[in-house]
Amino acid sequence: MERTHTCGELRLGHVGEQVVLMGWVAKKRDFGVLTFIDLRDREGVTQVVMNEEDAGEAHAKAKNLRGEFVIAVKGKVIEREGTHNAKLATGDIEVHATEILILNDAKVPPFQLEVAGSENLAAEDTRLKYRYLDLRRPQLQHNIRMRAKAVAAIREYFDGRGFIEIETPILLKSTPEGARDFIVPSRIHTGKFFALPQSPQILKQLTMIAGFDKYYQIARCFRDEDLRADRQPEFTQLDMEMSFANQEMAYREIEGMFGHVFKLIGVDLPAQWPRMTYAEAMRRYGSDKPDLRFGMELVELSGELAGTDFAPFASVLEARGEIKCIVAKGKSDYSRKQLDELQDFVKRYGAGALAWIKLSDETTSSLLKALGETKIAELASTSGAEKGDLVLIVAGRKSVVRAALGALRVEVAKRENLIDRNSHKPLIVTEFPMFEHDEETDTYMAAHHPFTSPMDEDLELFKTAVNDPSQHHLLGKVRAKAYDAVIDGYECAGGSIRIHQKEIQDLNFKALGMTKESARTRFGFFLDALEYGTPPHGGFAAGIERTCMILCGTENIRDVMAFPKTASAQDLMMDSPGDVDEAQLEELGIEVSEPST
RNA sequence: GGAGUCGUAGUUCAGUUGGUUAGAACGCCAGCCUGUCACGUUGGAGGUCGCGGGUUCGAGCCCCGUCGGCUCCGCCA
Repeated sequence: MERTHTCGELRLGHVGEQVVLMGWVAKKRDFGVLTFIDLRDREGVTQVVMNEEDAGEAHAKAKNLRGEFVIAVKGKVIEREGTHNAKLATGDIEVHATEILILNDAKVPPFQLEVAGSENLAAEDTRLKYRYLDLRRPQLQHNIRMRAKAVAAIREYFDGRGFIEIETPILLKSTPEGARDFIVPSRIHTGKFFALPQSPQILKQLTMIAGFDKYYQIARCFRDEDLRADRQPEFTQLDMEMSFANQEMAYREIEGMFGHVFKLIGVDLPAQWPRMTYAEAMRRYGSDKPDLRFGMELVELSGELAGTDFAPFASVLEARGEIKCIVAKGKSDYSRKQLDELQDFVKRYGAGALAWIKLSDETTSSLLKALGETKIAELASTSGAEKGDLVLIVAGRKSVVRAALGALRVEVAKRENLIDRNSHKPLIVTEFPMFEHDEETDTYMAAHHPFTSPMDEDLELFKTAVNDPSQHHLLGKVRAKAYDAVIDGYECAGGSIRIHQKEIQDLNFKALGMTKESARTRFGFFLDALEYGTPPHGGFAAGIERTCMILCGTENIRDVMAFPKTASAQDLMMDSPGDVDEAQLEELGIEVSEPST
């Protein structure tokens, strides 16, 4: 028996045809002499009817069917009379079975795949243990197929523009800055290790040096860091690079690629996205990946409070911190409890407190006693708040205020449903800083990665900062030719124009505190390569999962991965990571001992 | 490394102030039912209250520890 149609295919036009469907028993409704089966495959659900009168054998077999049995059904397509089901795409018809073949039976599933009329899915650990069952859910089927379409669209886009898909090795060499590496022992070279790629960064640059001009790859990447709702230890990125490129050319490819991909969900992203410098994004939104689907921008109050004798604010301003606020429109009715919750929220980001002003019938504020009515009114006015609004204020170090208010802005928007889920707002953030300052060690680290080119305008500044030890702090002011693509508050892609001159690359390693020797040990092959005619080049990498999360309207990366890991980086289905045989370890010359904290 | 939160039947949950035999719905099993599509109906089975310890006459409930899920901070060049 061969399948003739899928379970999502049959319509009124098929009425009268003999068909064979194959799939899973989603539901059985037994009326004694009459039995209904909802037969499910990846394309949909079709109702199958077994009537004892005219199909005794099939009806008798249906008696033994249980949920998730795999069956083949042969029968005739019949129009439903007066019992059309508008909820089913195939609801105009049903198949009257004449023959049923049980292809396989199934144990009772450990959880109900989907409880109708409810969002109450089984606990996620249970579903992860039986991921192959959870994946039968239509929503996950849809997400995984959307992901396949997105990847296909990306290939279509880059193939069409003359990019060459090149695979790079998974077994690489550890380069200890950046994220922790996953390492793989070498049997042939006892005591030596490969590392899995955190990204194919250097290799794609080498494809430029090798003259391929335009490269792309759907690349699996590995980072041994803690997980988040949007982060897994292994993930996939679209990795691309092109020679003779400047930032604008890279932006065009970002816009073109995402524009092509978002057509999958019927969304037309603008041909040219808005641009915003990193500095402006941080100032206005407290984030380098602002969600532009709502306003609530940060407002500076430091000027208004200069010279205040309220000690907490005075000490912040003296330490060159800042005082900023956001305005929650129409939320002057927030309760003490709600404000306490928000205060707990900002404290996670290091904020000492959350001050507030409520502009209801009368103005109240947590700062009333400290600042007085007049000052409160002035602050409210500066913030742009109107009657009925709530002003939320954070004071502290600049980095803390931005992180806290930037996150609070998103939190309030979520709580108050200010985000239009059907709109998508892309943005290109430009002019990222070249370095990040580590306050503990007083060192500078690459903000993007150590191959990122400084901006031409900041080249002299860069040289001065590196070569003159007394001017080292100026590194914090150097801007890079680095950029991110942000959609709806997610960093969907990031990239840069790279350094193609060895002297600049040497300077950069020096800026990062690397000696010539250590730079050679790690990147010697790359430094060599730079000297053999490296074209100017640049590109970006786009997160496949994050992009798919937006396409699928989910906030969890596990919803767009077939076999994800838990927050503690385990696979509950195959129970990995696991032990290996003593013999395997011995062959590799590896002994396992307790890690020293 | 840290914080929050959750853990009770196969699943989702309820469980009062610490008090008799731990409940409901769905699912499962058996029967009845010719038009259901969240079928209906009758009956039934099903529990190490995550695990370990403590307090108590008595613990699902209180305390300590521990394990696991989720989320966040740190981390993620």
